[in-house]
Amino acid sequence: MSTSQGQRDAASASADDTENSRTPFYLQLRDRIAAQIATGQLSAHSRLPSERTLSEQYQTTRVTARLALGQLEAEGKLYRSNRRGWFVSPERIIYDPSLDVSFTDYVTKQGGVPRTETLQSTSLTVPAWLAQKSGLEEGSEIYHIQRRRYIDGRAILTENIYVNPAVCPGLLRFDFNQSLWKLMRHEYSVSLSDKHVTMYPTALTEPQAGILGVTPGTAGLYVNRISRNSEGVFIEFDEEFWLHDALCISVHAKG
Amino acid sequence: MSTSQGQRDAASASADDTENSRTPFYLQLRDRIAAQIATGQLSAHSRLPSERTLSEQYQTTRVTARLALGQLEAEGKLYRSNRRGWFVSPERIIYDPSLDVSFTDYVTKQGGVPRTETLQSTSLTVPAWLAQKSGLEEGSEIYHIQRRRYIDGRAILTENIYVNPAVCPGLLRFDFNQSLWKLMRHEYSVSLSDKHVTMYPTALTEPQAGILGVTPGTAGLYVNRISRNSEGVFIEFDEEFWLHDALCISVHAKG
DNA sequence: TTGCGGGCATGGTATAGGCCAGTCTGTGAC
DNA sequence: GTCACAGACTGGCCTATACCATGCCCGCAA
Repeated sequence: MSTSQGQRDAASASADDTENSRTPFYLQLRDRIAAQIATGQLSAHSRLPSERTLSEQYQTTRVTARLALGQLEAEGKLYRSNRRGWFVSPERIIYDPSLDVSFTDYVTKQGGVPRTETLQSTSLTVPAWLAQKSGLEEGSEIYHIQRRRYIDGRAILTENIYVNPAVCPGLLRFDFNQSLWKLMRHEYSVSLSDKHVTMYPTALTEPQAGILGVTPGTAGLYVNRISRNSEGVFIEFDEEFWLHDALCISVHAKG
Repeated sequence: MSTSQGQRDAASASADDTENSRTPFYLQLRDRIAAQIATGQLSAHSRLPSERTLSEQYQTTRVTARLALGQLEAEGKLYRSNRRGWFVSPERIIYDPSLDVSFTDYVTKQGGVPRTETLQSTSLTVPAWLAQKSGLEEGSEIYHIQRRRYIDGRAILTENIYVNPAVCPGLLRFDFNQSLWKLMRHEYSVSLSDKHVTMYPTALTEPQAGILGVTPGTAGLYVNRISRNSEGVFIEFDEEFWLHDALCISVHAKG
């Protein structure tokens, strides 16, 4: 490993940056891998060579190779599966939180294969933080549903849903591996008329990182939604943890 | 550096995780620093000890210390300023893209000090990608404004704005270090009635990373907005690159 | 055919250094 | 007083290496 930085720059001079040839090697490496993705040499969900192989191939160390891979992960071009390897991210799912279209419909229409898994569905008592958000009385009953959702076999989102039992009595008897909104509409004639959506980018930590099978610190998007009916009655609080590379939010506002 | 992993776990046993005491040290370190932020020992915009100091203080190496700092950065709790150090992130600015409230008003109302800097304001010809998005003819004239915006002296966003000169002739004569919407409303009586907002989390790369003075790969949020008037005439295309820890999007949808 | 077990490859975590480039501060010349 | 410069200090980038935990596959046994 006596190769100098200068030689490396020279070696990749063809596809170099416009000015300032003093680009760090890990960014050069990032660009080379990115090019392979862009040209389709590496297609969605295909696996990259191992970190050890890459670092040997590009004459560098694993640490530096991981830096480059980490960049591409941050850009949403690669993802990793715990101790299995690095993979090419598929296209982001375009998602409009203002519409009442189900996850399943979104994904299917955009060419993906969706799957939903119910991790928990229990009845519990309203904790303080939820009482504050919902207006329900602390200690009263609430339904809690925890789900995990997949696209093309990759877990990309986990959510906690808290439903007011007053508007959906006996809800827990149903199967939640489908659209909850459709269920609520058809079985309970519930219509959401007032939705407050809040979201921000952050890292996924435990327990969500574990649920999605990613390392803690993986970039994510936190989304929550408080829904009420036209009389202002609290219906549900939904809290979603997305992998950051999985979605693209698109909102059309007329007015 | 002969301290074993086990001793470290023991040392931090008081504030340890509930089960599974085999928490990696960089996560333990993350939690200790996070605790100092939560308790207010470290307040917004205050600087942390240097990486070398931290690694010595916690008996570890710079690499591991940087891992912990990187986690907190990903969570939006810390930010760094190029070669100056690590700082505590302030509260996120709550931002509703569906409202016509100016950046300045948002920030001020939430207790921050906003500042806007115009980097460029030129007239150029419509490139192909913009022609497609806007419906304007490729090669026709378009105004381009590039700005950088600060909160409390920290650059947190850079944007490219492309304005249709047909609806705002002579726009470039104005000062853009203020609200562009107010300008358009007051000087040109332009009203935006149709906005299409798209956003997704991604890493900031060059040139945006350079403009904001962060290292490439820093987590960001990409937002763009296409605005038209009530007749469907293209008014502006706005493209924003935010630091990911700077904002929290909040949308209220009634209907 | 099915189930289990062991070994190998993988990423995950960590050490111990090194050089470089930008930031800031203090000092001295003017 | 102010300006320029030197040097200390900071994070940015990189090498080289090690051990660990887990996923996976393959072979063997039931």
